[in-house]
Amino acid sequence: MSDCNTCVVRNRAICASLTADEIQLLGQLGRKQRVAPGQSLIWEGDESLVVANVIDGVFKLTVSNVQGKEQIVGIVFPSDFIGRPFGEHSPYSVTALTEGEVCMFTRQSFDNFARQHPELEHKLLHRTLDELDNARKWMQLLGQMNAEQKLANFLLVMSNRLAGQSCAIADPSEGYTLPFGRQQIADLLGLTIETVSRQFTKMRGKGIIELPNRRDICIRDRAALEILAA
Amino acid sequence: MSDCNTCVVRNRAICASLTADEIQLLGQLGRKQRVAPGQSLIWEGDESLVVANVIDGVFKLTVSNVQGKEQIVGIVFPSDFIGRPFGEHSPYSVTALTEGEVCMFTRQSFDNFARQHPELEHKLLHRTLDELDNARKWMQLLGQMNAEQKLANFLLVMSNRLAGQSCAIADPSEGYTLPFGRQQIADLLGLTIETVSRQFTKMRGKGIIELPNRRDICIRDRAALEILAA
DNA sequence: CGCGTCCTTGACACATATCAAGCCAAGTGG
DNA sequence: CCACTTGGCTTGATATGTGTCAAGGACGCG
Repeated sequence: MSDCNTCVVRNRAICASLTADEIQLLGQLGRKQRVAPGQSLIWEGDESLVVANVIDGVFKLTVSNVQGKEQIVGIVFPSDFIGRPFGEHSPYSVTALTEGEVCMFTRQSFDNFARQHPELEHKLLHRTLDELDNARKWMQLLGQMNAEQKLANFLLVMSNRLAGQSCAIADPSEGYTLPFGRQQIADLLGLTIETVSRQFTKMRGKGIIELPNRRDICIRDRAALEILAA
Repeated sequence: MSDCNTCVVRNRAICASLTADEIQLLGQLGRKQRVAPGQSLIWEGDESLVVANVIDGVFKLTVSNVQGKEQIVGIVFPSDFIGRPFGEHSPYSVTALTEGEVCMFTRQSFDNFARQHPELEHKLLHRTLDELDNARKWMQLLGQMNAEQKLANFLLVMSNRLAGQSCAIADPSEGYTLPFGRQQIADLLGLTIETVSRQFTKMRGKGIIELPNRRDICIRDRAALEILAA
C-alpha cells in the first residue's frame, strides 16, 4: 500500500480525479517501487500484467523488429501513466532510462477499480487522447522530415519537458540534461547513431547549441533552432 | 435525429455500449450526413466542433507541414469514431476518400452525453487505446523500414481491413480495391509517389501481386509478401 | 477524338546508411 | 599517480536507397 497523501504526483497523475476516500482505496491496491536505469517493467508481446503511475524518472516505450533494431515509440515522464489497461498483451516494452520510482498496480485490480470509478476512466481517456495526438505528431516527424529537422524538433520537445535543469555553461533556462544516449536518440528519430552525431556537430558548428558533455544540451539560439525544425 | 435501430453499425460502433433508451437519446443529438470523396469534415488546427461515427466509407486523417507536404496519420473505416472529443482543437484533418455516410454530433453535445454515460466513455477509451497501439506500430514502420517493407506491410494491413472484396482476376479472397491513389499511399508510408510505383512494379515482376487496374490489388503469394514485410 | 489526370519509367543527385578507425572521459588496478 | 581498459561518441570514406526532375504512357471522360 502506498501513502498517496504525500505523493509528489498526487495532483498531476490520473489520481487527481479521485476523492480522498477513493484514493485511499486505490492506494491499497498499489505499491511503490524503485527502479534502476535499464530495468524493464513490461516486455513487448508479453501478457499485460501490471500498470503504473510514474512518480519519478524517465522511461521509454519500445518495439523491436526481428533483427533486434529498436524503435522508441514513446517517452514517459513523472505523473504519466504506464502500461496497457483493458488489453491482454502489451504491444511495447517499458524500460527505465534513469533512476526512478513508480506506483504499480496489477492490471486486473486497476481495471476493476477503473470500471467502478468513471472519473478515473475519464481522466485516463483524456490522457490517452493526448498521447494519441502526440504519437501522430511524431509520425509526421518520422515520415517526412530530414535528419536536421528531426533533431531540431527533438531538442525543442525535450526542452519543453526538461527545461530549467542545470546546464554547465549558458543561460540555465535554455539548458537541460538528456536522459538519452546517442543510440537512443537515433532509435527515437529513426536514424543511425552516426547521423545523429554528425547533426549535433553541425549545429554546434553553427553556434545554435552547445554540448558541454555527452548528456547536456544548451540551446544558444532558439530562434535558429525553430527555423531548422520547420 | 437518426434512426439508430436500422443503423448498419449499431452493434459495432461505440453505440453498442448503450441500452435502447440511451441510444434513443443519443440519436436525437446526431444527424446522418452523406459525404463525397475529397470532402473534409474537420480541418487541422481548427476548433474541434464536431465528432462522428462512420457508417460507411473510408476516411483519412492528415497533418501537413508548412510546405504543404501531407502525412496521413490514420485511416478510418465504417464503425470507427472520428474527431477529437474533450479537446479545443483538432490536430489533424479528416477527409473522405470514398463516398460515405457519417452520424455527426456537435462535440459539445457528445462530450456532455459521454460524461453522463460511463459505458460509452469506457468503449471510447477502449478504442482510443487500440488506436494508440496502431499508431505506435505505424511509427515502427515509418522509423525503420525500407520502401519494400513499408509497401508489403501496407498491402497486408489493407488486406485485413478490405478482404473479400472484388478482385478482377484471381482468388477473390486475396483481392481488394484500394481506397487510395498512389500519392496517398506515398503520404501514408512516408515515401514519394515514384518510389511507391517502382515497388509495385517490382512486386508484380516477382509474381507476388497482380495489378489489374489502378486501384485493385490481388495478392498471388501471401507468404512471399509476409517475408518482404518482416 | 482529344484532353486531363494519374501512373510509370528513366537518368541523375543527394542524404543517409554502412563500414572502419580513432578519440575522449571515466573507471580500474598496479 | 600513471598505464590500461572500456564504452560511448566522433569523424572519415564509401555505398546505396530514395528523392528529384523530366518524359512518356495509360486510362477515363467530355
